[in-house]
Amino acid sequence: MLTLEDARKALAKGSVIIFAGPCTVVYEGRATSRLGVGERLVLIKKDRSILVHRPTGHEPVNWQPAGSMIDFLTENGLPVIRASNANELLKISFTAQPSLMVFDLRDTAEFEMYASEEDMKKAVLAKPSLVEPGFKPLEEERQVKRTGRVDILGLDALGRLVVVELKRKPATPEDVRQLSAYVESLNSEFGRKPRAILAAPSTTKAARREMEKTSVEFRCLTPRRCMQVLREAKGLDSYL
Amino acid sequence: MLTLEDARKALAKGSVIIFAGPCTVVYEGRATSRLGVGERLVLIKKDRSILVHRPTGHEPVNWQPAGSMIDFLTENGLPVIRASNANELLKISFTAQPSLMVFDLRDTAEFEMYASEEDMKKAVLAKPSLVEPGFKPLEEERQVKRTGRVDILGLDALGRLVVVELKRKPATPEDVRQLSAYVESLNSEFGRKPRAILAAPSTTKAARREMEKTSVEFRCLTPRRCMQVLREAKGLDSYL
DNA sequence: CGTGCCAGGTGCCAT
DNA sequence: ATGGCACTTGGCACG
Repeated sequence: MLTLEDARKALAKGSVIIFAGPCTVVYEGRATSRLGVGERLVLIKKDRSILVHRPTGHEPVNWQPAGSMIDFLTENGLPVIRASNANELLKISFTAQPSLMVFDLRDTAEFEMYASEEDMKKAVLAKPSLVEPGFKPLEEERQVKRTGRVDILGLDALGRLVVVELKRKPATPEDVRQLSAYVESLNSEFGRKPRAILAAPSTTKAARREMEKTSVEFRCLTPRRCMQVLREAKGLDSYL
Repeated sequence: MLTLEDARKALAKGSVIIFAGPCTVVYEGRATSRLGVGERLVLIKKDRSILVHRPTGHEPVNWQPAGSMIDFLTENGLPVIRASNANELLKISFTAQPSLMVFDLRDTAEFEMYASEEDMKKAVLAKPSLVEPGFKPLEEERQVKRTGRVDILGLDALGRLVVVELKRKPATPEDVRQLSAYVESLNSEFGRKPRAILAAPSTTKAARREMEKTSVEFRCLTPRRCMQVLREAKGLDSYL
């Protein structure tokens, strides 16, 4: 039978700990939450992040991010876990003796993710016609305005300034507003309105309405298509 | 030693399963990800949600939401877990025999969360002067416009229409733009511009600039203060 | 460190 | 199903 002292040692040693048992959970911080008695899993990782998982739902019901202070206490003969940082406190009180498991996990692998918005940008820079025929990106690095950044700034076939905003998901009214704000910002800077192109796999209806009001143009562009382009470009690179 | 057959039975019975061991992970779906060999915990819950946890970081490195199809396979004598739905596939391939744990968790407790934006709204409806003296909410239910919803619509002391937007976090330029869009929408509907009040604990500098341009007003209102008001109102209720 | 913004965001509730 | 939005959002990159 592992004890709280074992848990302390395991955490100090850099192991991952799991408690399994019935508990109540209280959180006070950015918000406040209460959870009555139920059987849960409590994961404590080597970076002192902590997760409370119920038997359903792929998200933890409560948590504390890495770097928390973790205290293992005993109240009325039962274990209590306090995970706190400057502004937040998570308190897990077991209502019966939980089981305790300790794991020594070694994991140094790189995590690689593809088809992000960043990948869409790379694809457009590799093949600007994805935006429209004759499109020429101006700056490879993101252009910074008074506030926020423009995904891609370029010139169209007629030499007009074009602001391109990329989205990997269906474009929302918020996306349109964001782009319009850039247009206004560039307008007051250069005294001329740039064209604005929102490149995304699709738009919501409301976004479409917002686009008509603000003369933002839509260009259908999917992350999938961008990945194809990147693969082709890469294939070419490795051939050269 | 528990086997994959035990895992299948446990899942069918509604237990929660944890695999611990070295594995590689591949995800294909909305994006694509690769993770090389490393030791991880794999949680499979009774709703067939699945989580892959590395020894650090409070978020899972890969996952699949509830309702996935979970297959336990054997490749080269080692366990493979496939979790798939209509458009997504998660494949976890162990590179050595993992340990397998099974938990029967009973958890029917209600989870209660306070200090949400919804609570701020309740507080304002209970005590409209939180917005400003003389403020009178018009609609308790959220008002639906052409698109989206207004948090609170009301009249000020002089009988002018007021749109109130509540935020539990420092207000951003996007919040201001969202509110301005409502103002425009209401303007074209009623032919007169309503006042717009953004009630939040604070604003970012850029939001402040955006507010000056669009005549959106700021009102300092914290979730904390709202919770106080709700407690007082509740106290009064229970007294009556 | 504040500010802004992407994310396989997730989840909740509306039409 | 789709849409619109809050979330203890988390995370990163950049000023």
